[in-house]
Amino acid sequence: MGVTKTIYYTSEQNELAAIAKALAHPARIAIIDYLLKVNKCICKDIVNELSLAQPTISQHLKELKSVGLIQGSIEGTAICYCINHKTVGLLQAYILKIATQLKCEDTNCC
Amino acid sequence: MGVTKTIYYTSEQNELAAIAKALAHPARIAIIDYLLKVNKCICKDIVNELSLAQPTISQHLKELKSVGLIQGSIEGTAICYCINHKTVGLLQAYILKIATQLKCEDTNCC
DNA sequence: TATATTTATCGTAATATTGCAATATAATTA
DNA sequence: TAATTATATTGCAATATTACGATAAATATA
Repeated sequence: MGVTKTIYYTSEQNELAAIAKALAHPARIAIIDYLLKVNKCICKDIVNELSLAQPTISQHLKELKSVGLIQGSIEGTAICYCINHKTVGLLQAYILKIATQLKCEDTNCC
Repeated sequence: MGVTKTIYYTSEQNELAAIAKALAHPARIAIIDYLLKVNKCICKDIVNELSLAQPTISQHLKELKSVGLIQGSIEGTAICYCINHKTVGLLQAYILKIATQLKCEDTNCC
């Protein structure tokens, strides 16, 4: 008990849930927002921007990276992070699918 | 420790994280997928569709409802659920904002 | 009114998440 | 090579999530 039964769902459902989970924290939304603003930055910049300790930011970046929402490349002692448009596109396609398939335009459809 | 510091983020960031959190489970994605297919249904239908107990489905529906992704109305002894297009629109707008603001089209931007 | 039907709530066990201090790692610079 | 800089990892405490049996609540039906 307490364990998500991933085997019961499709791989697409599991993947989308994983991407949503990566965005399911205001700090990680704030990181995405900041990356959108500055295009690319290093971990230290985010530590300066948000009110969280360096290990906490590092952990959040790891989670965003693990689902492919961001990517990082080594630049000297630092690591440069940016948003991965491919994963954003995947998410966008799903939300668009929901929006277009919605037959009920009423606020009270049932 | 262990508590999300919501005060440090904007209300928009907190709201988006809450909507993402509601989608951060394959069972809830599966519920949305099912609702998309059948347009509207009752809790019992989802219990028959997914491999989860009734209290578990009820809990998942509660979470989707709490962020406004779905809505329910009483129909006799049952409750009819459907997707709320307003909240979907809110999410769509955010993803679209990310997609359009993305300056880096390369797979390796940094 | 008793029974059936449908959903919600409560309580609880197992597991996951969050945040950070301490520390490790890895590349650069003096 | 020693010190510096930037990030990752480890370990831990506090809290949250997930799942379900038992049960409550609310409406419909016989």
